[in-house]
Amino acid sequence: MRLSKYFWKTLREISSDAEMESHKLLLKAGFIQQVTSGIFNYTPIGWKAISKIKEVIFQEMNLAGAFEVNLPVNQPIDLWEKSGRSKTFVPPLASFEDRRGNEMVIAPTHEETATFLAASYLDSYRDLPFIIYHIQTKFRDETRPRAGLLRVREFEMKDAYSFDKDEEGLDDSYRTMIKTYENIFRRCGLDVIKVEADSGPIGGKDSSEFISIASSGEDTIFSCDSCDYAANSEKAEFFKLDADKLSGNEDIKDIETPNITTIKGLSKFLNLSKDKIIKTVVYKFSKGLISVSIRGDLDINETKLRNYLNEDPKPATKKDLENHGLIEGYLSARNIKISSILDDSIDIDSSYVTGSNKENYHLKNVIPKRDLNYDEIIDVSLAQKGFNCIRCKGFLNEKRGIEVGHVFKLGTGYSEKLGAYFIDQKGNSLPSVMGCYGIGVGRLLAAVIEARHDKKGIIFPKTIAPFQIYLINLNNESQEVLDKSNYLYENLKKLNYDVLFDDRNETPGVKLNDSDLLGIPLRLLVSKRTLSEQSVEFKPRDAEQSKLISIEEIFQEVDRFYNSIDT
RNA sequence: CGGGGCGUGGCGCAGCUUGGCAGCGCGCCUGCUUUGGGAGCAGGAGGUCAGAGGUUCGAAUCCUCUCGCCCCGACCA
Repeated sequence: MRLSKYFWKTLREISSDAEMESHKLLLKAGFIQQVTSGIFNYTPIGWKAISKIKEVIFQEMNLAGAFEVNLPVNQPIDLWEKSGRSKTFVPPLASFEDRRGNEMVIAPTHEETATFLAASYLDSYRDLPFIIYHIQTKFRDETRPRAGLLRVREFEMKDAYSFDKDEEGLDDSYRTMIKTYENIFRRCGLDVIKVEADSGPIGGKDSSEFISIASSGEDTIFSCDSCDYAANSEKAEFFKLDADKLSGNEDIKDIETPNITTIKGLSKFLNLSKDKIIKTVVYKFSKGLISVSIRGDLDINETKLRNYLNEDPKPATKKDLENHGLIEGYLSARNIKISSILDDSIDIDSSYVTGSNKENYHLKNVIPKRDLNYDEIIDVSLAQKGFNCIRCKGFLNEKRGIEVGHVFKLGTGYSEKLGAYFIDQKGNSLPSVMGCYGIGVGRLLAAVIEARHDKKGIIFPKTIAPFQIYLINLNNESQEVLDKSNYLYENLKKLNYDVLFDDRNETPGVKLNDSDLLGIPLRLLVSKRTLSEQSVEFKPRDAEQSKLISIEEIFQEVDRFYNSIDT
């Protein structure tokens, strides 16, 4: 491509609205233009980068034996009513009425249509297993789009759906997709770690996220320093140390604690470490109030609580508490009429300080097993860095990252609701067992740039760079430079290299800066200076120094560069 | 949805406090010069100051409402 004829300009200045490096670089390098909040135009070069990523995804998915399909953007709401997600999907579905008066949904994801397609195909166990996938535009009306391409409302997403006859089959498909994902991300030049994750509104049991580590990322993950356990903060479990707990069987006593309503304050007032105190928080949900008690040094993980309750817990208001005779700041699970959960950090045989449900008093010598009401003991605590790994007791490190892929074991929920049944060997009709696997393509591009850039610009890996070679003719007034750079351009094209030839009538500074900004892996430069030595300057984007290669050898040298396996 | 910020030629911004000719840089057009790290000189085009209403002799500037965008939080792939 001759740059003088191409639809591409870089920007000297970008809006101060952009804060993330990937966002700034995508704008500055002329890849995207914002149309409205969370919705972007892609320029030819920006879309070309997206296409390269898609190409990697297609190759790896096909290699894994998955079949490409296309599922529609516009879908009848009926399918969503069947799956039960028409009202529960968050963010809410965007919809419109067609001219027949039917309500149509602009699809935020494609479980419903994928299952619908599978249901029409699926008759027998002989039809299983299979994986179908597509790359399609999805629309999600996020409350707060942000950070350029990282959190948007309309985006390209690769979605795959696996169908198996049983759990073991699903395990195989799930493993295959994980392997495929690892290949995709590696080929895109990203280091990702796989973490255990919460499945959120998609539903299902096992779920893993693929996280590209970046300090600017919006997800917090914990990984063990001595084994391979890793999980995001919503899901992370940890080993709860209970060293030197207080034992005893003394009677409960009131302690006067005027105006002391926080664990921190109480710990200081009594000169007692926080883990000897039980913290109680009351939440409101549809069936009523629920009290959650946890060791005072820990915090409640509301995602774990939501998964247990199957709905979003909301903190109870002061009024809710008063209606049940409870007092903010002095809550306790003793003698309460509402449901009660204990976090498993609490040792029910040990002695603790708790609230008293009376103003200005706490209780000591509280032995939960003897003195507290509780219905269930579960894990509802939030991990923190330095806590001990649930598997090996090593230490958990905290990192930030960008979620680039998410895989779920869905089970039979969708296949039951949408009728994706098959007949097994014994003649029974059974729902197929599903998994689903997503990659945000635009987000992946942003994550690659976030991970691979320097002060001057992007550093693309060879696999997904929008062009392979950035060729510059540095001195436009020299006929010899023009001739030789044209010669290189034509011959590189014949060798099937995708060359961006910067033949613009611009000054050297402009051309060099644009080539660094764009970050094509290899730059070739022809100038009066290089031609005085019958050579061409050869510079990989990530190399410190350029080198001069003679014109006879330049094609071999380029082949050598592109045949090396690294990205 | 709560808190904060912003909206002025194509892009980036100043001007607004204290009302009085619509400014700057970049880009763009023409000409000459220049050519290894975002060139120089000269000339030129381009603006309903987000929108509506109000106050005033006079509003980019003050008041009211509306719309849009960004950041933090909540929520979320």
